[in-house]
Amino acid sequence: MAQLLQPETGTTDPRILRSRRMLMDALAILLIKKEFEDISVQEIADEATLNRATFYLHYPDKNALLQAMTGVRFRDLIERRAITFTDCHGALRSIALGVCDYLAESTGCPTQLARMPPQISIIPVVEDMFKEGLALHGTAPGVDAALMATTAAWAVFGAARRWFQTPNRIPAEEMAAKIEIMVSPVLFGASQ
Amino acid sequence: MAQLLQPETGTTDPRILRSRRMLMDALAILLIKKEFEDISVQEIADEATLNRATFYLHYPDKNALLQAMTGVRFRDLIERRAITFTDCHGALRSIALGVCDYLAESTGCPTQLARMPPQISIIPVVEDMFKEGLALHGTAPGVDAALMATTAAWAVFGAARRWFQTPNRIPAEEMAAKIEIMVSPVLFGASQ
DNA sequence: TTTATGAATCGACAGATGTTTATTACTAAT
DNA sequence: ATTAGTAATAAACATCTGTCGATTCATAAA
Repeated sequence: MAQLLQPETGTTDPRILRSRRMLMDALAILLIKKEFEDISVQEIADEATLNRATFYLHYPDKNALLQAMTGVRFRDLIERRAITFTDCHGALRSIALGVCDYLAESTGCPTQLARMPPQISIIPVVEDMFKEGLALHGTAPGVDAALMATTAAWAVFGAARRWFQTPNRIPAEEMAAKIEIMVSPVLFGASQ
Repeated sequence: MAQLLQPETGTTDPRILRSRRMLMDALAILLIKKEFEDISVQEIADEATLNRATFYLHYPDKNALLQAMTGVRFRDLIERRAITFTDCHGALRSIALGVCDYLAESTGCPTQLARMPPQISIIPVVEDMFKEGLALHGTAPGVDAALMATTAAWAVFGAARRWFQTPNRIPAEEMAAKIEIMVSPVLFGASQ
């Protein structure tokens, strides 16, 4: 406990990269069959054909692994769509759509609020994207761009999560449009 | 596992209420001394002078207890301030201030995103308050009041959480004002 | 007051967690 | 090719988890 996770990057040793990739893949496979809470570290290690002690060499617990995996996969999904920041509102809608899609295809769908470390780990990723966009946009001085990015990221996630939990969902594209309308004032000001 | 938490209300048996209160108090006391993750169910039961099996009679795990405790305490804090919904913007600022204060005086301050079931459990409470306020306000037809409430609640929480994690914080009142400016368009529309 | 209900206790259980120590095996240098 | 560094393995550990069955005790009713 209280042990820090070594950064996902900064390593060239192929053994480390291989182990982490195998652990993430193993978790992804297990999540298809059963709930995250019902998966033990032993099972993950077995599925990855690694020793259990090796797991703890890389992640302090299974939550850390899940968070790392979620971050990697969401970044992949976003990068695959190659969002451009030429149009700010379009970028916001694209990101919102990405979050909706990610939640929809995300393995494991916890109804309980307490059990959502998996999904929630995409918030910092979204936050970084907003910050990057605001930097290009060139915000007025005095307004806290980082704060706006944080607030918008949480707002988008909360809205997308609600959509995801709704039984008869509207299409993700439609939801993304709604999110854009609600959240754009947070990022771009009440005007416009 | 997969066992549902019996609702916090709906019981009149004084034994049940007493046990749950003692468990919450015990957890609150232990959280002063150590991290949530380092507290075992046995310790909680000991501090509450209850048997460990009694704990599992009321909560499926310690996360559920923490969430219940958080909800109760936040509601208390808000009710103590007796927020009126006569002025919508004022109500939003008051709620934002309540969330900031709650986080600040909240026991346990997890830096890790994965470890925040404790604090996050106030989001549904805030959401309900927004919904109640919007119902009084009388929203235009076609707009989804519940969705706006959810989005705003997550936005407020995310902003307040960021403020709470900042080393040299500005006063909570000042932060609440910033939050109001950012989030009010989500609830009341971009106009105004 | 007696009684039926069910809350609380106790002991025990298999399995999981996170850590440690010692050993082996691989990698990236010289 | 040798070697220093370190990742991976293995076995063992104390502790924690969630559950169970049997028993005792408190409460609200008759």
